[in-house]
Amino acid sequence: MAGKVQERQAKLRERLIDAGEAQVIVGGLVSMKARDLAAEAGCSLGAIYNVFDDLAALAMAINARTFARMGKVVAASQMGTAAVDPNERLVLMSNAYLHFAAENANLWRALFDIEMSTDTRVPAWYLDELGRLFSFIAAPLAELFPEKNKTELDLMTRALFSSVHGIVLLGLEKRISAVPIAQVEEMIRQLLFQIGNK
Amino acid sequence: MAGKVQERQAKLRERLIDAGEAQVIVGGLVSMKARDLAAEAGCSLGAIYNVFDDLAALAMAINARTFARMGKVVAASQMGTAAVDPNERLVLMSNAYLHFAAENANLWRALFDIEMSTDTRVPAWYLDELGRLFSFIAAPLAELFPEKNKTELDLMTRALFSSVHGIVLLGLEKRISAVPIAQVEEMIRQLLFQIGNK
DNA sequence: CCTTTTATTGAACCATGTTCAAAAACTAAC
DNA sequence: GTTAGTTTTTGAACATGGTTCAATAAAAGG
Repeated sequence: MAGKVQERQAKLRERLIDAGEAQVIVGGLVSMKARDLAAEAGCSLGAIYNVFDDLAALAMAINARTFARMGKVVAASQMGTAAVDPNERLVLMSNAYLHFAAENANLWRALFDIEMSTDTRVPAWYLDELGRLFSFIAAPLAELFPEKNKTELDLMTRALFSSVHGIVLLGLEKRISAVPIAQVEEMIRQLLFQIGNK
Repeated sequence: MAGKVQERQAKLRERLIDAGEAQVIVGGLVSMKARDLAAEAGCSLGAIYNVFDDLAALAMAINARTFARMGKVVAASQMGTAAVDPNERLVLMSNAYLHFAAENANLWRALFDIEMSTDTRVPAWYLDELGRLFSFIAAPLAELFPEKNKTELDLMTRALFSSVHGIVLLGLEKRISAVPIAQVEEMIRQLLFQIGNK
C-alpha cells in the first residue's frame, strides 16, 4: 500500500488544522503553540513538521478554511438578489462580511495576519479568494456605474472593499473604538448609499 | 541630589526609545529584541525593565512619539485652509495621512499593533490623539453636513476615518494588493468626493 | 568608615519554534 | 521468516528571546 502514509499524514494535517482552528478561535493566532497542538492532535512535536513547513504554514491552512467559509457567506448574501437595487446588494454583502468578522473575530483577524511574520509570498489561492470577493463587489458597482471602464471599476472595487474592511476592522476593535455592531452597520450603510448617490 | 537617578533613568528611557524606534523602522515591531536594545542603548539587559514594565510598554512609548509626529503632519495639512472647499480639505488631510503612513510604514503599523499582544487597556493619551485626529475630520464634515447633529457627525467621522484607514492599510500591503501610491490617492479622492456629493 | 538603603546587573529561568540523530515502522528480496 | 535497506516518526536537544531576581555595586546617612 503506497498511499498509506499519505493518508495517515492527511488525517494528521486535518487534526492539526482542527486543533489550530479551535485554538485561534479562543485565543487568537498568537496563542497557537506547537506543543499544545501536538498534544491536542495526538502526535509528537516533530510530527507537525512532517506535514507543515512551519506553524505559519499551518496558520495559512486555517486561513484557507476560514476564507472559503467567508466566501460562501458573502456569496449567500447575493443569492437571488439579481433584481435588488445594487446599492442594497452592496449593503447586504457588507453586512454579511461584518457579521462573519464579528462572529469569527479571531479567525477573521488571522486572515490578515500573514504579512509581517514571514517574507514568503502570499499563496495563489489567497489572492484567488480575494479576487472572488472583489468580483462580488464589482458586479453591483458595474450596474451603478455603467459608464466606468474596467480599470476604473477595479479601482473603485478595491476602494470600496478597503473602506468596508476598515470600518469593520476599527469597529470590532473594542479596545479602540468600542462601537456596537448596529452602529457599524449604520456606518457601512451610510457610506454605501453616499457612494451610490451620483 | 535626589533627582540624579531619575535623570539618568530618563536619559536611558530616551536612548531605549531611540534604539527601539530605529529598529522598528528597519524591521518592524517584531524585530525589536531586548538584547539588541540593551546593546544599542549601552545598558544592561535588566536595565530595560528598570525603566519600562516590559517591551510592550517601550513599544507604546515609541507609538506615542509616532502618533504625535503624525498628529503634527495632519494638522499641518489643514493650516490656512479655512476658506478651502471642505471636500478638498478632507482630501488634503487624507493624503497627509497616506503619505505619513507610506513614509513611516513600520512605525505606522506599530500604532495599530497594540491590541492582540497584551490585554492591558489602551492608554489615555492614545485615545486622546485619536480623538484629535477625529476632530480634524469632523470640522470639514460639519461644514458639508450642517443639518446633521453631533451624534450623526460623530458616526460619520468614525466611518470616514475607518474608510480612509482601510484604503491606506490595504493599499500599503504590497503583499496583497500592490497598488502604487498615486492610485491609493485616487481611491481616497474618489471616495471623499462621493461622500460630499449629497 | 561602617551601615543601610537603593539601583544595577547579567546569569539563569522559562517558554517556544525548529531540527535532527536515533528508533521504529515498513518494504523488498531471498 | 529473516535480513537488509528504506522511509517515517519521534522527542530530546538546540536556538532564540522575554523576564526575573539574587548578587553586586552605588549612594546616602550617621
